[in-house]
Formats: sequence, C-alpha cells, structure tokens
Amino acid sequence: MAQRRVLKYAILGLLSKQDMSGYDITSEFKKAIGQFWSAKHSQIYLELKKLLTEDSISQYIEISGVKLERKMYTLTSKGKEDLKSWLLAFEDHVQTEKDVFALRLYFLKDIPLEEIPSLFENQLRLRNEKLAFLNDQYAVYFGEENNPIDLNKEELGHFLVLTKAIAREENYIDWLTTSLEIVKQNGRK
Amino acid sequence: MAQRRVLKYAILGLLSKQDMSGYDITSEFKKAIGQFWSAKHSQIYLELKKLLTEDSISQYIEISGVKLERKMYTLTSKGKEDLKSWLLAFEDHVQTEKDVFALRLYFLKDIPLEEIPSLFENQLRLRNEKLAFLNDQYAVYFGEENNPIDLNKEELGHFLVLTKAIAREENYIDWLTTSLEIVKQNGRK
DNA sequence: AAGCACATGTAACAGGTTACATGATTTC
DNA sequence: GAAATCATGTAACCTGTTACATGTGCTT
Repeated sequence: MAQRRVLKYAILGLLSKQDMSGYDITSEFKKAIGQFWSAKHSQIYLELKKLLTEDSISQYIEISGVKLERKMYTLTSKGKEDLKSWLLAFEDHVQTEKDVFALRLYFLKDIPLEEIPSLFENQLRLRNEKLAFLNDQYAVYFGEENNPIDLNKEELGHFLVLTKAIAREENYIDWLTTSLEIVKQNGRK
Repeated sequence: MAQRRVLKYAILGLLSKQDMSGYDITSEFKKAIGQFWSAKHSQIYLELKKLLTEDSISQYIEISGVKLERKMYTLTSKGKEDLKSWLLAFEDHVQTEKDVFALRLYFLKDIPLEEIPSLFENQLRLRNEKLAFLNDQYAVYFGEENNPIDLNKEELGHFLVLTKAIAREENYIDWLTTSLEIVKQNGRK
C-alpha cells in the first residue's frame, strides 16, 4: 500500500508546532522540511479546506495592516489524534525514491561518450549548490552547538532532518565523482 | 519546471535495449531500474497506447503457445529522437526527493520517547533487507568482474545504477544508526 | 485440477503541477 | 511610484494508485 495523504500529515505536523496560515505552510516547504516533502500553494489551500471539513483543523482570521486577511489554522483534538497515529505507524516497505538523473544514466549506452562528462558536471554543480545551502542552514541553527544531546526535542527533529539532507547530498556527490572517473576510464579503453 | 513525462522516456529507454511487451516493461520496473523509477501495469498500458498515437513506438503481435498474444513494441525513428534529446537535456534544479520517514522524524517532538527506538529499528530492518537484495543483484551481475573498466556500455549503465542504489542504502543505514544513538542519549539527559 | 506466472485492459479516484486571477503591504 | 513579497483562491490538466475484469500457459 502506497502512503496515503502524506500532505495532510505534513500540514498537521507543521500546525502542531504553531498556528499557521496557508502562506506560512507554503513557506515552510521552502525550508528544511522541503528537502523531504513539498507542495505548491494551490494544493495546500485545497488540502486546508478539506481538513476543515474533516474537523482536523479549525480556522480564525488575523488582520495584517489595515485589511489584509490571514486565515490562521489550529489543530483540533481530532487533528492531534490523526497526527499521532500517523507518526506511530510502522512502514511495511520503503517506496521507490524517484531519481531522474540515475534513470538517465541507466540508459547510458544511448548517450554519446563526449556528452557524458558535462551531464555529470551539471549534476555535480546542482548538488554542490544544494549542499552549500544545507551547510549554511546547519551553521545558522546548530553552528556553535556541537553536541546534539543538548538540543530540545523540537530542535532535535530539525537537526536530524538537516543532517540527513547533508548526508544524502554528500553521498550523491561522492557517487557522481567516482562514477565520472569510471566512465572516463571506460571510454578510453 | 517539474520533469514531465518521465514514464514516457523510461519506456523509450527500455525499448532502446530491446523490443518488449507491456508485461516485460512492468517486470523491468521490479528490477534494478525500479530503485529509481517505477509504474504499475495499468499506467504502463495507457502510456504505451499514447506513445503509439504519437508515433514514438510501433506495435507487432507475437503468439506464445497456442493463442496468447504478446503485444510487442519497437522504437520508431521519432521515438529514438525523443529519447536522445531527453537524455542530453540539462536539469536546471534537483527535485525534492520525497522521504516519509525523514518527514516523520521532523515531527519527533510529537512522538513519545519510548516509541522512537522501534520506529528506527523497523526502518533499519527494511533498509537492511533492501541492501541485502541489492548486494545479491550486484553479486549476480558483477560478482567476479571487479573492474568496471572492462564492462561494455550497456553493462556500465546497470553497474552505475546498482552502485548508486547500494550507496544510497548504506548511507541511509549509517544515518539511522547514528541518529538512533543521538536520540537515545538525548532522551537520557 | 489447482495454483502461479504470464498477459492485457478499463474505471474511479487520489495526488500534484501549471496557469489564471486578484488584491494588500512593505521596501527602496 | 515601482517592485518584491505577502496573501488567497480556482480551473484545467497531468500523473499515479487501486480496484475491477478477463483469459492463457505452465508446473506439480
């Protein structure tokens, strides 16, 4: 069974930290958590509407400035229950982590040899940019703090996710570097 | 821009190795390439129909046994062109690699401390099972061959994708192991 | 003859992206 | 006053999953 309604639980999880508007939720998906899940504002507003009718969240209005309305959302007790049971569920299998670059490399034989290095170099550039961004984030939030044992539970979730993202990118870059060498040597043979 | 019609190109790529039926394509997604892209048979048959009307592939019938029809598909010259230009395209950004376990960990503060180790252990079990499967595959295809420089171009694609999948799982397992220790120590403080 | 793998298809629904549409507030 | 950001929403379309539906061929 595929994992269903992940966006629902991502939103409930964000709201369990603090009340937010649809716009705030959209912004969160551009930060740390966006490394592992994201959605566009159009989808988020629809999901919020659905969560309201399901009584998992409730809404109130805040005014910014003179008349700009921010629709703020809060978890209901049902929403808290929904979130908690989702967080405690055991996964029975890992889903395919889709990766278009790896897919393309599988079809390597149809790529002219001279085109391959620039494909790798482009990917390396993108991955290095992402890694630099993640390292910046790490420095901002955990720069001085070199012992995660001192973090509170909320910070710890952020820490684990950031270190996961960093490890993932470093591992990707290592594989790209090694593979590029192999392909170059293979081509010279 | 999100990457569009990836399934189309995955199918064209598979057909560039040899003619296949919809069933064969479905089977391929259960092997190495399924680590990076997959689809259900229902979606594959629809996509094949679409590719036929677009003249990217053509169809012929093979009979197995007495009357079981296998609809075989071949790349047309248009299909080969489509595939080639997709393989040479530069990606302008890396997409979010969705990962539900990491998402759940971000919401760690809402998980009771005593439940956390079993969540990690479940994930470790799943990841270790996957790694064992991948290592088996590696042994089957590249067991004796310890020098990828001797591989031909078709085998090289397979090699790179398999080593990528193995590296990904090893990296995941390392992070899980380290993180579980951190969470345990953090909880004792 | 039972069970499993081979083989193809459709329908309903769920999830996600792009484009369209509008207006307020802040910053320079 | 222009531009960027804040803020919310809908419509059309594309992608992907689950369930339904049917039949053949091989192995034991």
